[in-house]
Parts: sequence; C-alpha cells; structure tokens
Amino acid sequence: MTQMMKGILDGCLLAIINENEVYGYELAVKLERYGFDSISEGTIYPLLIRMQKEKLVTSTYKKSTAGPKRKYYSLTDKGEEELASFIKRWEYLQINVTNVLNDETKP
Amino acid sequence: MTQMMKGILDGCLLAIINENEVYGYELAVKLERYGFDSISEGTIYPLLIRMQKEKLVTSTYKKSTAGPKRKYYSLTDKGEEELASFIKRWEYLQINVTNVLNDETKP
DNA sequence: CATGAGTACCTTGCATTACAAGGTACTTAA
DNA sequence: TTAAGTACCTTGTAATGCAAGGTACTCATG
Repeated sequence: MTQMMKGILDGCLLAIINENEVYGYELAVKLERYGFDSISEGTIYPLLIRMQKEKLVTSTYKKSTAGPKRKYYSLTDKGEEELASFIKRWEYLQINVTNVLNDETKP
Repeated sequence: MTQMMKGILDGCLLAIINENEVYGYELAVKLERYGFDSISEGTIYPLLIRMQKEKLVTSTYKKSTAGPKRKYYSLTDKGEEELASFIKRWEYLQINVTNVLNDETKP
C-alpha cells in the first residue's frame, strides 16, 4: 500500500487544503477517515514543508484552544494549478490501469 | 507521472503476464499501447528480475524468429495471489482518492 | 501543584523503485 | 558487410513514504 501512495498523496493533500484552511495534524486525521490508515505525521509534515518550498501552499500560525499553536495551510494560485494538473494525471492513470486489469484479467 | 507509477507498475505487469506468457520487450510495447508512454526497458527488466526473485514469476528462454532469444515470463501460484491482492489494493486506493477529490474539490 | 492525556509540531535515517544512460548481441535485408 | 530492428541487461540517481524519536503546549484530575 505504501508504495502506491507515492506521488498520489501530495495531490490528495492539495485537494483537502483546497476548500478550507487546514493544519497538519488535522490532515492526518482526515486522511485516516478517508481510509488512508497508514499515513503518519512523519509523512505529512515533510510533504507540507516541501510543498511550501515549491510555493504551492502558504501557512500561518493560529492559537489553539487545546494544545500548541496550529500551522494552517492554504493553496496558492500555483497550488490550484498543480491540483488541476494532478487530477488530470490521476484520471489518466486510473483509466489506463483499469484498462490493463480488465483486458488482461477478464479476457 | 513517474512518481505515481511506484507500486502500481508491478501489478500491471502481473496482470499482463497473467493471461499469456510474455517477454520483457513485448511488455514495454504493450504498456506503451495502454498509454504508459514513459515506461522504459530500464524500468521493466529490473522489475521482472525482482519479481522472479520473489517467486511471483518464472521464465524460460525461447528462440525468436527475429533477434536474440526471448525470455518468456509466466505467473506462479504466488504471483496469482499477489495479483489478486494488488487488484484489491488498487480498488481500495481508487475509491479513497476519488472520495477525497470529489468531497474536497466539488463541495 | 504535579502528573498524565491529548494535541500539535518537527527531524533523522532507511528502504523502495522508476528511469536515464549506456552496453551487449542476435537476425535479416539491402 | 553494414544497418536496422529486436531483445536483453546494468549502473547510478532522485524521489518520497514511513518508523522512530523528540519537543512543547493545554487542561483535567488527583
């Protein structure tokens, strides 16, 4: 499972950040609810930092009612473009893999 | 695109090998026709060797009508199990990613 | 007030793996 | 005999998910 996530997870993060500002810990919780059980914080935080370096997201700290300050992320214009591009790549991949599996395993 | 293939390509290879014996060069051609333009032989051969080490496939050399001997691969029982397992993982991934994209980008 | 649970962030090091680039060698036709 | 097409393989590099480990804040409980 873990290998399959490579290159897909960042697109999912962009998608989640797209609608609302979110913070890293929240992302971990949301992803888990979506069924990605195994995505740990050790994966998410480096990814967010990388995406910020690439100017796909920006961040601001806000106080929390319970616990340390939260680092909220939101998409830049470039991030929105990257999300759109990811969706296209994902759809393309999905179609191709589905074709292979259908053609070759149900002849 | 290339990152998204990690962990997916080997399942596709298993699927293609599943029905008919195929050789490496043929796999490259088939994948290209399925839309995976960028999958080069430098990717496929190491993967086949790895899968053989893991006893997912076996291979036999046969003469070719044009060119050097071909190394034909076929699935072992373990390979068939792995293919079935891959299909489940893929379907699971597909559903989850689709949910994220739908929920978060079309609210 | 001290302690623990829950929240929230981050770093280091490792393993996996797709690919570019480069190499070998066989067959057939010009 | 030369070129084109077929067919195999290896080396080195880059990307990236994750386990493990660490820091620090808030609040309720004893």
